[in-house]
Amino acid sequence: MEQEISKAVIRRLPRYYRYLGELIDADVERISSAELSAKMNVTASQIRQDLNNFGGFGQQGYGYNVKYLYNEMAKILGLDRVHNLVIIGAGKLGQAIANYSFFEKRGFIIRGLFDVNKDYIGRKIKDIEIMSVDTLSDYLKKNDIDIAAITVPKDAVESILDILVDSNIKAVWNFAPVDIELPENIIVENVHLLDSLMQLSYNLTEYEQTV
Amino acid sequence: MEQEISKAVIRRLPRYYRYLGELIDADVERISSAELSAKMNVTASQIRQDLNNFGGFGQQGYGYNVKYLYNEMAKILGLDRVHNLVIIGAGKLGQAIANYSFFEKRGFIIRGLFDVNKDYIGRKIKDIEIMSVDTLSDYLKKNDIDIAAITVPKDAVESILDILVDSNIKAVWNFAPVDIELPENIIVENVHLLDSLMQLSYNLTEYEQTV
DNA sequence: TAGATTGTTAATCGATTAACAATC
DNA sequence: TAGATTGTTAATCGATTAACAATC
Repeated sequence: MEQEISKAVIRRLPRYYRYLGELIDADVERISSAELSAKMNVTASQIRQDLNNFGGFGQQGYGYNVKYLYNEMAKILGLDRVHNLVIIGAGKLGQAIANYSFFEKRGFIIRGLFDVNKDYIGRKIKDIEIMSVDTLSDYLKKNDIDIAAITVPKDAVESILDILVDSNIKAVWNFAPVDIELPENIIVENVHLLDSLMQLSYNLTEYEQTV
Repeated sequence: MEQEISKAVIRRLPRYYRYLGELIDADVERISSAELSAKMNVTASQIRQDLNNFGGFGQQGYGYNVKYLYNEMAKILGLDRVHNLVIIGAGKLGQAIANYSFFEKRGFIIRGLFDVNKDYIGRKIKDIEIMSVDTLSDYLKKNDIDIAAITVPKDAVESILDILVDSNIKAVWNFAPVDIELPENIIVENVHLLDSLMQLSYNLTEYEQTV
């Protein structure tokens, strides 16, 4: 369709959505790009450019209607429909994600947890059953799951990916500290916690050296 | 000192470090920017440019010594020393981080967990005591802590930040879904899980529309 | 209508890639 | 020495910011 949206823009979209949500909570009805730019610490120009990638949501002389823009952003982000998730790896991290009610509020519904550990299997986290990874392939074929969150140790990732590709998963939300290679029709989004911590460490070290 | 390193470069540093670690595990002694670029799916030119922000680590006609470069990267990232952490919020996410041995392996040592919930206080996660947030200020003043990980709900963040600023914390690793404002001498690194999931959702939606 | 603010084009700035002389 | 590959300068590409005509 129209031209490709850059990654830089996409990264900013959730942030716009978040601020718009806060404005709604604060009963703000309309906002100009200049006002929003002050709140978000970006330029008004960037806000207008970013939004105009997706359409003209504002009105000259008025600005943007907060509720309308919020809903439009939700559509752009695909939050106007339910996404079904499974979490693979029922360790502490997998459990933490399963417990985090924030995701469900935005339509990301966790349907199942999978693990190799026999002690876990059969137990429940918040009504979500922990199943054996041996049944994962079957499960994915019988249920309409969009996203697989991977919270298994590094060495277990490869075998899981084989199952996921074979089962035509649409997207992978990867928490393992590896870069995963998948056919290009499968969306991959990484959360590299150790990378994030290392960036923090870099900035800390940098800062201490300059003082 | 010398010129500012761009955020784009800093974001890539942990990835270089990760790949170099893998090369060491695979007993690779030396590597050229061209070979590394093939592995990492970036241009050789970018690798050389990135590294040369920090010094000339290679040798013409030879390439880079993997072990040497790995150690230099560790120094750049500040991984050649121990960082002491506390985690504020002993819920599932805080516990997951406390349990994740990966961080300790890289010198990020978790010294304490803090929570408001009386049921948690006194319990231990992997030898790490859960303490009352009421004692946080005192604890930070008596112990040499670099980094505070924040895994409390959104509404609890503000009051925690007050304590942290007052206690001269050096860095904050924020998991709460808010942008936090701190004096500029305090390093902030965010992990916005919901933002990450929304980006995934965007890409998923985008993809489905183009097919 | 006059004022405000968008949508959009043009200018600038920064990051990535290409090229190649230096050198191991 | 000849070949390989870096470090670095120059060229290109893309993203951000500025400016302003269109328009509510």
